[in-house]
Amino acid sequence: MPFRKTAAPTPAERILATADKLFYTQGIRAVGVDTIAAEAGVSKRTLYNHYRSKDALIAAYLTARFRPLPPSDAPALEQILGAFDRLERIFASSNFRGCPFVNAVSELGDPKHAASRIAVEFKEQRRQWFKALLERLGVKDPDALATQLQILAEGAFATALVRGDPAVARSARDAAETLLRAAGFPLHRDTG
Amino acid sequence: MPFRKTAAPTPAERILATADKLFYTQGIRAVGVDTIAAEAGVSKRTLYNHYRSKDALIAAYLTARFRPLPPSDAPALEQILGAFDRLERIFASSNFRGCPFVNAVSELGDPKHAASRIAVEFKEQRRQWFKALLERLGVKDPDALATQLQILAEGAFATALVRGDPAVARSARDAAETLLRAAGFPLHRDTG
DNA sequence: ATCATAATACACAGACCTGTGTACTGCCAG
DNA sequence: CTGGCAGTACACAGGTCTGTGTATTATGAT
Repeated sequence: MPFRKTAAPTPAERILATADKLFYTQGIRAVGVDTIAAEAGVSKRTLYNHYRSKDALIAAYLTARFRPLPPSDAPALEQILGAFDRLERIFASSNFRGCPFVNAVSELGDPKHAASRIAVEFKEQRRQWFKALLERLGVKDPDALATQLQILAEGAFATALVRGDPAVARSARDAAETLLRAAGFPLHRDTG
Repeated sequence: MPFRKTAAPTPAERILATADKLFYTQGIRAVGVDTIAAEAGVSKRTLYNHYRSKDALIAAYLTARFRPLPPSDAPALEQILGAFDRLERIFASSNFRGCPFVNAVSELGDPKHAASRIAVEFKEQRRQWFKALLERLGVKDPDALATQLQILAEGAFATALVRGDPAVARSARDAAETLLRAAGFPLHRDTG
C-alpha cells in the first residue's frame, strides 16, 4: 500500500484524533464512545474493533500525546527559557485545558490505571530533559534544579487553567530565570 | 435549639461531609448522588431537599473548602516557608488527591460553572496571602513574587499528585527559598 | 394532643453509559 | 468472479446517572 503517508487517514487514525480532541477539551469521563465514533464518522463497532475498550482508547490517547521534545543544539539556557516561552503560546491556544496527563490522573483517580503510569513517565521525561541541559551547563545539583523547574512548569499549567490567563507563563519564566541566576548563571542582567 | 454545636450533625452536614470525602477522593463525576445519600445515611429525597441539584452540592463542597488561612503574627518569612512545610504533610496524607479546586475545574471543564469562579477566587486569595506577607517584608515587587510562589505551590500539588511523592514539597520549598534570597533576604545561609 | 415540618422508603422517568451481537455492504486481491 | 476482510447499520443488554413523585412515618414545638 504505497502513498499511505499522504493518503486519507485510516479509521483508526480518525478515531484517535477525535478521541484526542474530545477527551482533552471536554474531559475523559464527559465523553462517551458513541460521541467519539459519531464525530469520527465511524460506527461504534469499528471503534471497538480497533480499541478493545474505552480504557484502551484512553491509554492510546495519552500515549500519542507522549512525544519527546525534539533535540536541539541551541544553547542550553536558551532552550530552557524557550520552553517557558512556548508555554505562553500553549496557554493562549483557544482550546487550552491544562495538562492532559495531570487531567487524566485527576479524573481517573485510580493509580493502577495505565494513564497514571504514562503520566508519571511523561513528567519524568520532561524532568530529565531539564536535567540533561543543566548538566551541560555544569550547575551544582542538576537533579534538584530540574525538579524545581519542572514544578514551575507544572504550576504554570494549573494556574493558567484556573485563571485562564496565559501571562502566567511569563511569571514562571521569571522565576526560572531567578533560579538559574542563583545557580550561577548571570544571563543578561536587567539591573547593573 | 440549644447545644447544636455539640449535638449530632444535621443531615445537611452529614451530606456535605460525605460529599466532600467522596468528591475529593474519587472525583466529582465518579460519584453519584445515590452513593452520597447512602453513605450519609440519608434518603436521596432529603439530599435533594437540602441541595437543589448535584451542581449545587458541588458548589457547596468547594465553598466549604474555601477557608482563609488563619492569621498569624509569626515572622513573615517563617510563615511563607511554613506554608511549604505544611504542603509536605498534606501530600503525605493517605487520601491526598491533589488540589480540589484544580481538580474540579479540570473535571468539570465548563468555565461558566460556579466551581470555576470559586476556584479562581480561592487561588487569588492564596496569592494575596503571599503578597501581604511579602509587602510586610518590603520586597521590591510583592505582586510578582507572590504569583511566583503561588505557581510553585500549585506545581507542587500537581507533581505530588502524579508522582505520589510528598518530598516534592521540599523541592518547592527550596525553590521558594531561592526566590526569597534573590529578592534580598539572606535567611540563614547554608554555604558561607 | 395536635399539627407542621422533616425525613423516610420506594418507584419511576428519561437519559446516558459501555460493550456485544448480527446481518448487510462495499472493496480489493487472487 | 469469488472469497475474505473491513466497515456499517442497528438493536439490545445491563447498568448507572440525575431528578421527581408519592405516600408514610417520626419528631418536636406549642
